Amino acid sequence: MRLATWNVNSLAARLPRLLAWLPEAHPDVLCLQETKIPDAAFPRAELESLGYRVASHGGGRWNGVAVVSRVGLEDPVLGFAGEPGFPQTEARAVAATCAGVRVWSVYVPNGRSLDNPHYAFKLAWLASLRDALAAELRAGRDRLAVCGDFNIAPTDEDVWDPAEFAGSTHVSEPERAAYRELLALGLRDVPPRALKGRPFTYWDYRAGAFHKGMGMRIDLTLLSPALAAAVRDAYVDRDARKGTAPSDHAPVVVDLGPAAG
DNA sequence: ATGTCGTGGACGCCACGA
Repeated sequence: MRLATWNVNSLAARLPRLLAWLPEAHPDVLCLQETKIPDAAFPRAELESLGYRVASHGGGRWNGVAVVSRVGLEDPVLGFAGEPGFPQTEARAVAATCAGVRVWSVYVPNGRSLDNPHYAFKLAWLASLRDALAAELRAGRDRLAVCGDFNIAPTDEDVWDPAEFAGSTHVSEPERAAYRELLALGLRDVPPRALKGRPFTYWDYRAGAFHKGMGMRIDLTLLSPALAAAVRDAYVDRDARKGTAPSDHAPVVVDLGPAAG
């Protein structure tokens, strides 16, 4: 199974890039974030014409997530029990079962700044996500993949210059502790290969950040042990960050061997 | 290093989020 995750920063704006990328990368399952599109407007027919089924969770102009699969899509669930809002619940998580793998697409709140209420929301959301994932594992869903934009750089190696991030979100100890709490469930963060430089997944649009290597690894694929053991390869498709009208994130692609189905 | 994108409201730009 080829599993991928991509923050597309507006599915409407990125549809041409996505429709070009799908036949090229040919993922079996793709998790999307920042679709920024209501479910009623989701380009379902375009994806279905490529053989994919869709579980989308989108409300308004912000956020929005989806699971896209060409190997079956069962038991879709939008959001999760106890999910905190800001103040209303937002479209930040969707799960579905694809070829026996329980796949979650998540878009973790940004946090904005350490003194912003959105930062407290981010930490509360992550704690609630941990509880929801623990419940999935307790329910016997031991082939679990949690993919998406976590808005956390797990270590200083995951940002281009740690000094630039002093006092910022994405690198703070409470955020990293929340990330480690997810690993404490037994999930493993699959390290992607870098095709060039370090395996960053996000580069700001401004200041030529991509070409200067000023990136971060904040898009993660957290796999349960049964899936992590089957990883054959993982890489960041940085070509998708190039060219005309790219997202500011690149897709992460993970190949799982037959052991994972 | 905040220089770029995306959205929607209201219609040629602005506010906001990332």
